[in-house]
Amino acid sequence: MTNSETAEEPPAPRRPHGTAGRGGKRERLVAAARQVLYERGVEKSALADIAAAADVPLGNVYYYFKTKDALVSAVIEDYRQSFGELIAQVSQGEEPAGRLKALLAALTERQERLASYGCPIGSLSCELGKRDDDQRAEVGAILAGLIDWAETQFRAMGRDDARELATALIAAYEGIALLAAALRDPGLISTETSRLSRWIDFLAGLQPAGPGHRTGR
Amino acid sequence: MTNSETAEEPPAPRRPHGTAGRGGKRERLVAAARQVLYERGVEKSALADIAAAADVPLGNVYYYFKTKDALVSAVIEDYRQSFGELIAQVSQGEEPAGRLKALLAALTERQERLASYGCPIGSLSCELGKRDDDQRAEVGAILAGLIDWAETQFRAMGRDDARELATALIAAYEGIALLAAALRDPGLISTETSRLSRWIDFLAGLQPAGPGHRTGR
DNA sequence: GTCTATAGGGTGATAGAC
DNA sequence: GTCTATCACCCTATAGAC
Repeated sequence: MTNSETAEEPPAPRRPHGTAGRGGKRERLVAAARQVLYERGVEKSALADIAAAADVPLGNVYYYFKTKDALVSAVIEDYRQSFGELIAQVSQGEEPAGRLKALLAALTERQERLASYGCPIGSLSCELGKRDDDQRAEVGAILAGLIDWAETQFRAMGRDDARELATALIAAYEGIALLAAALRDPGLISTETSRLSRWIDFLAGLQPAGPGHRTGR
Repeated sequence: MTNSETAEEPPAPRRPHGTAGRGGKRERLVAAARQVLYERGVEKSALADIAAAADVPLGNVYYYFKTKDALVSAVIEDYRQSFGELIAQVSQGEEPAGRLKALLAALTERQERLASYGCPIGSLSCELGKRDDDQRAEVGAILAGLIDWAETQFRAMGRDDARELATALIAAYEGIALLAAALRDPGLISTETSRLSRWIDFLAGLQPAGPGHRTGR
């Protein structure tokens, strides 16, 4: 492993270009694409922009990705992995209610970016959702995975309506991210996540207050 | 029966092309643009598509709208008006809780289209939200108007946290529309609007559900 | 494998005939 | 006012040199 993090390129990448070759051009492209697509939208982002952001010559992109769609798919896959890690992280909490609140807390940390560009998955879904192809389904699968995870937590809390609650929770998050971006108001995120946390506590039976009440414990 | 519905054009439109001239080309363009933009997205819709849908020659579009952005702005204005009418309609209810539920019911009626293309305003906001110009603000203003209206209703219900609840309600709607479109599942809409209706009833104190709640701070 | 140059297709916008 | 023809540009994708 004689690796450097920057522009080192051993002559024999040797791996099928699915994963990590040392030049790391593929990774740089995916990372750059992820950011550019997030900030500018899929349709408005040109491959030239992404290539420039990744410091890779334009024509070289096509060595790693057959089409622009293939690059977008790689970004979606990257998100899938990131969300998997996020879920794994917040799942370390012992109690289901705590896990759900940990997820909300993780999202609150990103409120500034959420209020500028919306939820990465949500906006991707919004753009690709108009189509009816594999990519839409891939993005949908990430959201479905999130709902499934939340459902498991609510189920562990003894709720029979776990699926409904899980859907409502993820919808609330996607919706507030959309509103915060539309109104350029990061404060909406923290207000709503705070309200949702109280709601979760209420559902868990830890609080004697109804949903929406501002009472402390 | 001298009139036909199709290509009739009285020779003297006479009105400044802001409103309804009989040829109605401007109106047809806005209506067609509204539909095409909704179903295909702003960036993927070509002016040629819109012109064809409106049965107007491409070059003629520029007589009515200086740029594509101007046409998009006209569509946003059209939405603003439509939402105003929707609000006026559901505001006929006598009680605030009933009005809020009437809004939810109106949205549920559209669940099929919502599950195919998302919320018209939400997806517009999502696409334009990445920019930071006037159009984003215009779309945001529509959403803000919706929140304001809902806030008024919650306030009339005696809620001190009316603003927070109103934001949560609109976020829930936008979020569930996004999820329904992402997962192509219209059923999510009715399940969630039903849950939200129960929530509104609960907040209104019409239902004995939930543990002891207080009526405000 | 890497990169340059360019082809090929499509889009927004304009000029000018009717 | 209405519409056709066309320009000028940008973007994806490829061909082929190194």
